[in-house]
Parts: sequence; structure tokens; C-alpha cells
Amino acid sequence: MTPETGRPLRADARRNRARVLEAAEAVFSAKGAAASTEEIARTAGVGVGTVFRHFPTKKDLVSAIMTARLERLFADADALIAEGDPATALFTFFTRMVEQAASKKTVVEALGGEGFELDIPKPIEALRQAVGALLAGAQRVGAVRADAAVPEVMALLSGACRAALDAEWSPDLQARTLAIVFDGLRPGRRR
Amino acid sequence: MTPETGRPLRADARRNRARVLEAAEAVFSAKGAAASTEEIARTAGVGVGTVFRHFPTKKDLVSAIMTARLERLFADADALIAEGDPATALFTFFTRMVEQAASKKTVVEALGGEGFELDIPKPIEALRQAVGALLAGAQRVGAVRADAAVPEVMALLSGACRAALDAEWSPDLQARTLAIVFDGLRPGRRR
DNA sequence: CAAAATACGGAGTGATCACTCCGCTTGTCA
DNA sequence: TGACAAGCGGAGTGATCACTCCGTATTTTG
Repeated sequence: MTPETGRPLRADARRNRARVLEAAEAVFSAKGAAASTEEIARTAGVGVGTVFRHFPTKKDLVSAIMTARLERLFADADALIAEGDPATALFTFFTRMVEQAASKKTVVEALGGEGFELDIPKPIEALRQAVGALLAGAQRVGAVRADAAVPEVMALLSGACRAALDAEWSPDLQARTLAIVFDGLRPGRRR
Repeated sequence: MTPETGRPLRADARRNRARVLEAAEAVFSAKGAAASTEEIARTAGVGVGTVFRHFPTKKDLVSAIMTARLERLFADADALIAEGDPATALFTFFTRMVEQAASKKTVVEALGGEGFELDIPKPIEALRQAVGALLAGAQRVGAVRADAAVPEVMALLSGACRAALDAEWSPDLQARTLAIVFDGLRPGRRR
């Protein structure tokens, strides 16, 4: 991402780089990663050349944004693990992600791979581990059924996020849908 | 879709139209609606001009395919309502849709709107009503919680289909995920 | 402050689409 | 069977992208 040379970036270059990231964050959130590079350049107030100098490929730019967002989610999960009630932390995290999904297409696209292959396995893996920790905590205190494993929880998570974006869930519908999923995750008499 | 003139289609035209539909079905299923019209023409063994004569707009072609698929799903649901056990019919339908989703991108895209706006409200509405009937039947015999309504069931359905496609679910993961959703839908002590 | 290094802007390039147009072919009907 | 309508193929058009290139502007350095 940052040039390999030891030399530090020039002041204007550093400023423009930040502007591009900010613009990309906003534009991708609103329109998804399919938004054109020109629109990002315009929003950032720079030329396209500048965007491509900092991020040689569109994939690089998208990856940078996705990684940043996933890392924020990961940190969020970490905080919940550290301080939250294990019985509710997983559900809280789940709810927060779905809330974000409605306004940030990037969240959904990051979770779903979304066509063009990005090579950002690390943050996704970190998120998966965080979910694993949340799940383990909830299971330890008996808030979630013991036979639920990480893959299906991730599947439910990404499915819920996708559906929230597609259907433009109202807060009410979101709550009702998540209530069903959460009930399914709780320990019960089945199976 | 079909020309407004009273005159019937010429034999070769009818044949080509069918070929185009068949090719579009196959190509869209595999690559999604973003597949190029040229690829469909090539698969059908006709020129692009022929494709556009029968379906003046790409949207028209996509709509035709989506409508056909949704109508098949709708018929499937109808059959289950008529002959199936109300206690399991909804779950059976749900499972079938998710199975299809993995191999047919069009199913998922139809459910999710997927960017470019198609105007196919009728079949979607028919599907919604069929789901409503399945849900009502299951609720009548006590197989599904009474407080579940159509919107959240549709949301769960499209979310599950999307996740199945994105994550390339194994049969095992699919079963485990759906088991959780179904348990959430069953009557229980919550709320 | 001037020279050297670095970064900038945006017109230009090539690729890919959806869609059009028209000369030619094929089916239809008297 | 012959004439005319109906249909066909596919090169061409214009729009949109990602990405490049280079003359110019800005920053850094000595």
C-alpha cells in the first residue's frame, strides 16, 4: 500500500492519500464497490491520476477500505469479549453488524466476497476468530446452544446483513427477524 | 415481450426465441444477470441482433428469466400447500429454495432486487402470497410460532439464499444453518 | 533561493457493454 | 414457384470503466 522506499511521503501526498481514503469510504458505503474511481477522485477533490498513484489498482483501494472496516468490526467484537456479558455479547455484536449493513454496502460486500476476488484473508479470519470467541463465551454460560459452530453463525450473520441491505429493513422488521434467528441460536429441546 | 401484431411468429423466429431463453437461463444461472448479451447469443447460436429483436432491452430478457423462475417456485409452493403436511411444507419449501440458490444466481438476484431495478412485481408478489399461505398453514397446526409474519420469513429466506450462494455452502453447513433458523421459527417459550 | 526530487491533474487509451442498422436469407402464401 | 414480408447476422456506435503518461506545480533540500 505505502511505497516500499524508506523515504517519507511528501506533505501534500500524505494529505491527498487521506482525502482519497475518506472519499472512498463514503462513496463505497453509499454505492458499493462498483462505484467508479472517477467519482471517488471528484469527491476527494483530486485527479484520477492521484488516486491511482496511491492505490495502483482499484482492488487495492477497495481492499484498503474493506480491511479498515473489518478491523473496526473486529475491534468492536474484541471490546465486547473483554467487557461485555458473555450471554448477550454475541447477540449485541450481531445486531450492530446488521445495523451497519443497512447503510454500508461495503460491510455486506466484504462478508460475501462479492464477485471480484479481494485478497484480504487476514481481517476476515480475524473477524471469524472474534465471532468464535463470542460464540464460545455465550455457550459457556449456556446462552447459546452447544451444537452451534462458527461456520453456521457466520453464515447467519452474512445472510442477515445481506437481507437487511436488500430489503431495506425497517427497525421493526430488523428486530423481528433477528429475534427469530436469536431464538434459533438459544439452547432448546430440539435435536 | 411478444410483438403486439396479431400475426403469429415465423417458425424460425419461434425456434430462435426458445433457444435464446434456454441459453439465457443457463448463462444467467451460472454467471448471474451481469453476463453479457453476446455470451448468451453465442450460447444460443444466434447473433446479438436476434437476441435484441426478441427482447429489446437486457432488462426485458432478465425479467423474462426471473419471472419464469419465480413462477416455477410459486407453483412448487402451491403444490406443497395443496398436498403437503402443513407442519413441514414451509420448511420443505425453504430448503428447496436454498438448494437452488447455490447453483442458480438468478434466484438470489431475483429475491434481492440486485441493483438494476426490474419491474416484475407480480411474480414476486405471488411468491410472497404463497409463502404467506405456507406460513399460515404451519401456524394453524402449531408448527411455527404465531408471532412470525411474512416479511421476516421472506427476509430469512432471502438471507439464507444469499448466504448459501456467497459461502458455497456444503450440504452439511446448509443443514446446520437451516436447522437453527427453523428452530427459531418454531413455537417456544420466548417473548 | 535555486536545483532536484516528488507529486499532481486530467486528457488519452484500450477494453467491454448494451444496443442499432442494414444488406442478405429464409419462410410464407397466393 | 415466385414475390414479398419477416427475420437474421454481426459490424458499427456511443457510453463507461480502469488505468497510463507526461507537462506542470509543489515541496524538500543544500
